[in-house]
Amino acid sequence: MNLFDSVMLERRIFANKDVLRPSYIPENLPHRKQQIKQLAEILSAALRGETPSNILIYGKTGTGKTATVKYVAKELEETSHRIGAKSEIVYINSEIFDTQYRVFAYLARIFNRKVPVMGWPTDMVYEAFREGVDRERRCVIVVLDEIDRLVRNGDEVLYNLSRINSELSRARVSVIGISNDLIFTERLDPRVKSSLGEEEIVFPPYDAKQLSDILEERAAVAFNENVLAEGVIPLCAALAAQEHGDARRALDLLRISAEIAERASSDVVTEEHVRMACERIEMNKVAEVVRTLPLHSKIVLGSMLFLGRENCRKKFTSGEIYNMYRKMCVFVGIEPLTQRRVSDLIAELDMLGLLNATVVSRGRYGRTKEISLSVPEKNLRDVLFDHRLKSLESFRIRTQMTL
DNA sequence: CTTCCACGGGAACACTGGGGTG
DNA sequence: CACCCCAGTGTTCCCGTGGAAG
Repeated sequence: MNLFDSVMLERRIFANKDVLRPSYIPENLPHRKQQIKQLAEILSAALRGETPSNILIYGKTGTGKTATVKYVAKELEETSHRIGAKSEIVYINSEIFDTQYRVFAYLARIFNRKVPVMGWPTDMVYEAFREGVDRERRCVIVVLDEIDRLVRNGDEVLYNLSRINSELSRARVSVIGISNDLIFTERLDPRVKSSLGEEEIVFPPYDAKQLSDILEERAAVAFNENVLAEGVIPLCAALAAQEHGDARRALDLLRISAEIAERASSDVVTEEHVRMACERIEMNKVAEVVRTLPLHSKIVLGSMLFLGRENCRKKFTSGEIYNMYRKMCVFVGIEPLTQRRVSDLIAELDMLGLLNATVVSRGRYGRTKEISLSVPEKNLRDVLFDHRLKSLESFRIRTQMTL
């Protein structure tokens, strides 16, 4: 077969793969009419020269929050450009700009102020931004995506942002916060909370039927005709609906199923391919998370593996894990962390869904955490022992010899 | 009622990479 | 140039606390 024959084969299934990617923002957002309308109504104030209310948007991952906001933002900017109103939308992903300093530095840079990546006191950065926006009469809408990330180390950013209007003479700033955590406002100062949540919009999870609609729409563009077997879309929708109605998940499933079919040189995507895709996504997710784990977290996970191997048990107490962790650290010549710190690492691993930890009180024998692995062992092994931990693979034999 | 172990909040500290000032 | 200031991150230290077995 010619080198390019295999490439040409791809065309048999995909017509345009990009529309299945998470970054793609469709022109039409099924089942989000109401949210779009609500958002547009609030923001339309900007076109009338008023300051739109601050908005909080809630919804789980893959419920279309970001897509909706970006879509409405685009429309708004176009309209305001057409009628000569000055409104700008700044989109900030708080996962990347996750501190007060970084948010204001980014904002200041948008408004043509030079601010170093670090080094300045924050009030100077804030001042640079304030001065930058206030240069001209305009309405600036700051979108803070994943806003809950910002609140983890204090709510000062939000406080400063919400009171900035009182220090502006020409410009006006309003904030749209996007959160997938429904209760994150509880950590906020009441004043910030009420100012930020003047309007609230909720994005409910999609059900299987709605996910099907979304998939159908994209599939019509993404695939050539008749490449999807009958039950493929309903199955992707159903699987994703089980996971809190995550549309991104559904689209990933569909795309990867098709990629698998393609690689198997199949002309059609079948339900079997979807099942394989489902498994692969799960494995990749775990592998990716584990690979990027900090060194000590890896050792903690590793200690679970070794404990499990030596004891034929699933659950271990934090004490057992810490002891094993220490031994392993000594073995590879790394200074062990304190128990307190390791307990935080365990909590993080729990959050990531790699471990399952529950606090139990064992009466006379004190309080502890019972911890078990919550992913298959085989998904961990290959990826856990990176170059620094290679030597640990012979760890088990040594311990048995010393016992 | 005591006793025990580790949980987990909070303060303090060390360190990094960058500022501005004299 | 030396020196101190600043935000941010990761860590240690200290300690009050929960709650069932004994």
